[in-house]
Amino acid sequence: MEKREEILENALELFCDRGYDAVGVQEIAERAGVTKPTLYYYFKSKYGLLQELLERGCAPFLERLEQATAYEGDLRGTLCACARAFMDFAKRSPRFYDLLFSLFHYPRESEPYRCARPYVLRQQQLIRNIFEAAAAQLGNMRGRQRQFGLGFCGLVHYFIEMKFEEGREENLCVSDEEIYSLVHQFMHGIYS
Amino acid sequence: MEKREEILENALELFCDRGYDAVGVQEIAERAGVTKPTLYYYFKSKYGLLQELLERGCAPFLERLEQATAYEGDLRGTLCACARAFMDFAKRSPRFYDLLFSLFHYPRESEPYRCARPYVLRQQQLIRNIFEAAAAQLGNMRGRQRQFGLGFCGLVHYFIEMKFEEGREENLCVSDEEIYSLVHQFMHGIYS
DNA sequence: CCTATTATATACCGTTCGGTATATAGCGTC
DNA sequence: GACGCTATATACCGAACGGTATATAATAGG
Repeated sequence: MEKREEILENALELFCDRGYDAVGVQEIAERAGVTKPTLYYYFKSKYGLLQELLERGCAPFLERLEQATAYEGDLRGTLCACARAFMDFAKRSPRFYDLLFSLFHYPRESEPYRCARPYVLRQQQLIRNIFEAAAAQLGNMRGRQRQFGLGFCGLVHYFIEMKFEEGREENLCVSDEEIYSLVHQFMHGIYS
Repeated sequence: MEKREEILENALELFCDRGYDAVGVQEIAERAGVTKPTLYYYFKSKYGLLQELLERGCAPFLERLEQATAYEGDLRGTLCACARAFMDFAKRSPRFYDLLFSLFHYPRESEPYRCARPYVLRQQQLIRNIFEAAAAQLGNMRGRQRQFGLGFCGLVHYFIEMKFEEGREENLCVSDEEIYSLVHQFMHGIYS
C-alpha cells in the first residue's frame, strides 16, 4: 500500500523533470523500488498512472476553489479568495503545479493534454462562474465573462510563475497585500 | 533539395499536433515521401531537425522584432510596433507559433525546451531592452525592467492565444486600434 | 490449517525507437 | 567515358518502449 504512494511520488518527479513521453515506466518503477508488474497492478497503464496522479493532486484544490468562488456581491473579495487558493495550491505542491500546467501546454492531440485538460478547464469554469454571477449586478461586461475568466486565470498563473522564477521556495509566501494589489490591478484594467 | 522542405513542413505539422517526443522520425519521413536515411542525410539527428525547424521559423521574426525595439523616446509607439511584429508573426505562421510556445512550456530538463528556450529568451530580452532604454527617461521603474518585459510578452502572448481560440484564422487580423488599446492597457496598469 | 485475496517478482512479448552501414542512381566535370 | 559529388533507398542495429503470462510470497478469514 505504501509502494503505491512511492510510485506516484516518483512519477510526479520524473514527469515534471523530463516530461510524460520522455519517461519510461521502467524508470518510474525502479526509482520507487518496485518492478514494472507492481506498477501495472496498481495502475492499469502508464496513462492510468498519470490520470490518478492528476486526480489526487487536483481534487482537494478544486474543492477549495469551488468554495472560494461563492459570490455574494463582493467581486473583489471573491477574486482575492480565489487568488489565495491558487497561491496556496502552488505553494503546497509546487512540483505538481508545474506539472499540471506543463501538461496543459502539450499539443491538443496528445495524451498528456487530454488528461490535464479537464482539470484546468474546471478551474477556468469556476472562475468564469464568478463573472457570470456578478454580471447580474454589473451591467458592463456584455458577454465578456469568458474573457474575464481566462484573463484572471492567466494573470494569476503568470504571477505564480514569476514568483517561482525569482526565489525557488521562500518567495512563494504571498502576502494579502500582494494579492489585493494583483486583484486591484486586474479590476482596474477591466473597468478602465 | 525540395524533399528537405517537405521534411521540415511535415515535422512542423506532426510536432505541433502530437508533440516532439510522441512523433517518430519514421512517420515524419513517410509523410514527406522519403525514407529515414534521407532525413538523416539532411539533418543529422531528430534533435538537429528540430533545431533547424526552429531556426528557420524564428530568424526572420527575431530580425524584425529587433528593428521594432529601436527605442527613440516613444515608449508607446515602440511597444505598439513590437506587438504588431508578434501579431504578424503569429498570423503568418500560426502552426509554428503554436509549436514554439508549446515547446517552451515543456519541462526544463527536456530536449524540446532546451531547443526552444534561446529563441523565446531572445524575444524577452529584446522587449526588456526597451524598458532598459526607457528607464533613463522614466525614473519610476526601479529595476522592474525585467518584470515589465516579461509582463508585456505574457500579455501579447495571451492576447494571441485568445484570438487563436475565438476564430481559427479570420480573427488573426488585428487592427491598429486593438493593438493600441492593448498597449494602453499595459501602460496604464504599470503607472497606476 | 486450508483457502482466497493482496501484493510482489521473474522472465518474457511484439513493436517501435533513434540511428547507420552500405549500395546505387543521377549528374555535372575533366 | 571515367570520376566524384549529391541525393536517395534497402536492410539492418541494439536498445528501450508499453505491457503481460505466470509464479510466489504474505496475509487475512473461515
